[in-house]
Amino acid sequence: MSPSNADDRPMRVRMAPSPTGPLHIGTARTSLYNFLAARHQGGTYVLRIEDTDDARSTADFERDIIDNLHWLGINWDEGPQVAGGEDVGAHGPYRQSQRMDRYAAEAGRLLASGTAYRCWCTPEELEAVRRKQEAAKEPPRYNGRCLRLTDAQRAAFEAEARPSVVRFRVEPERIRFDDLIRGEVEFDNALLGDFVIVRNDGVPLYHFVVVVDDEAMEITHVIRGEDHLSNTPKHIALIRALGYREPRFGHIPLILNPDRTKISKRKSQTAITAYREEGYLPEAMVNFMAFLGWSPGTEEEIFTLDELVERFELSKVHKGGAIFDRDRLDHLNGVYIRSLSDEQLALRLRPWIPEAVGDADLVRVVPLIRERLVKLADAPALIGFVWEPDEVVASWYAPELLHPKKGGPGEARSALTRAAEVLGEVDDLDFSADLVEQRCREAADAAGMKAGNFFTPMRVAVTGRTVSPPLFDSLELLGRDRALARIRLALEKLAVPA
RNA sequence: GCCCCCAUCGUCUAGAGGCCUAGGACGCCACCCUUUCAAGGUGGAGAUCAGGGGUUCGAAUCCCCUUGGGGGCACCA
Repeated sequence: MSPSNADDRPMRVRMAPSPTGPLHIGTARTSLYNFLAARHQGGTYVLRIEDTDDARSTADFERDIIDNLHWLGINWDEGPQVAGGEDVGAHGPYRQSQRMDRYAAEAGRLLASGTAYRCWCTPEELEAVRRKQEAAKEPPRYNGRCLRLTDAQRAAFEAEARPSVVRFRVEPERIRFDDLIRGEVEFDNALLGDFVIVRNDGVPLYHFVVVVDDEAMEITHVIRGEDHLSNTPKHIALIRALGYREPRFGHIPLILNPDRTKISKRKSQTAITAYREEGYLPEAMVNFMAFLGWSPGTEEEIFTLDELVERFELSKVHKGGAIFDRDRLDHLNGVYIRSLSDEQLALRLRPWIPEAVGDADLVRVVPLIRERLVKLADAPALIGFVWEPDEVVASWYAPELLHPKKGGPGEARSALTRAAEVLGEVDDLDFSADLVEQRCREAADAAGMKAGNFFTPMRVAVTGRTVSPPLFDSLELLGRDRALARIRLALEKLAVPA
């Protein structure tokens, strides 16, 4: 076991997203853990964009990743701070597409030393070999054919300018390392084939560039998903061949679909931006993601980002994967929503509320929905009746919904008729929830109706729904005249046979 | 197929040999509060700690085996 020589260096960690899709929940969680580890120890946090796969990488995805990391509150010390923007930091460039010279030089070193070699096998030939190996129940790996080429054959291939890849020559040795989370892990590289590090079009591949960049960026701790655990022996072999310093590796557990497979777009929502659009708060997302594979070892579970930074310990990260549980996320989101002041919540709600609704009006509406909001996007459905035109609100419900429980159109009509009278008697300036409630209760009493049966038709008439914020607060918000108008519209709907 | 990793209520987890007749939270059920829905409060069901062997006076905690689950084996990252 080669002891790590990284421990005495100041901690430098990185996240290395690939802009081939929007910010993925798994990438976000790995980024969060790297961020927490770095901030907790006062280390440096680097963002590197892994865009060597030109065909699949886009500027839009890069923007989505950077924007959403910022949205979560995850900031980095080095790397592009803004999508498409300038790099910050002394170890750049931080986009792999801008580092091709370095990769070419390092591949050249490997080629020169004989630890890498050119391979002219075609994809078809490789595929045939793989199939044969599978049939023979052998591990699928490169058979080393091009390693055994004669000089004449090699010269012939080069003469005809046949495209070639660069393969790394894997030593048949046992590779051991001390994983930050899993402890000692051992692999047998004899089971590995010589893998490709540079494509036949000259583009260097992941396993190679990640090692080159981590050295160049002086990364001391590679914290990544468990799906990379079995890639690590390849990286260590490369690191040794290149004469690099070996960072420490830590493999965090995967986030899982409900069926316990690695979380995927197919079975779960994986795009952070989608959660953002649904109205989850970044605080809730962060708190939730942090606990998918880590806990402070106590029974506390509500933590801000700063508190997480303070408490986070890599040594307390779990080994087993964790299912992404929506119910729990929803609950946490509610906790954070309820912790916001009227003004703060109104500000968060702004993107979901029509511009025509003024800020002051929005703030006034917040107390009616705060306890009822699971996600910010739920707000319009809960409180839209306040600003929607009376006719629109009336169109939301069928006349039957005006009927009180165990009652029919008759009860609805008499309740609404009485309600209209009562409301009409209150001066518009005195139209407060308390006063209106008092009067309505008296009216229900006098009519010999149960309060609930009296209120149900009013609720539907005024809010357009059977489930709504508290009725009398809603009435106060609406004002006497609009409330009366809606009750009249309801009475009309009752009069027209369906 | 081969290699590697993992294993406490349905889910997220507490638990580093005696504090565990296994705790908390989400979800679920009931009741309270209540004009609806929430929120809140109280209580409840829910895990023979995957199974089997050891080690030990003592094991959810240490070791081994089995089983189960997952990940990886690309000219993707």
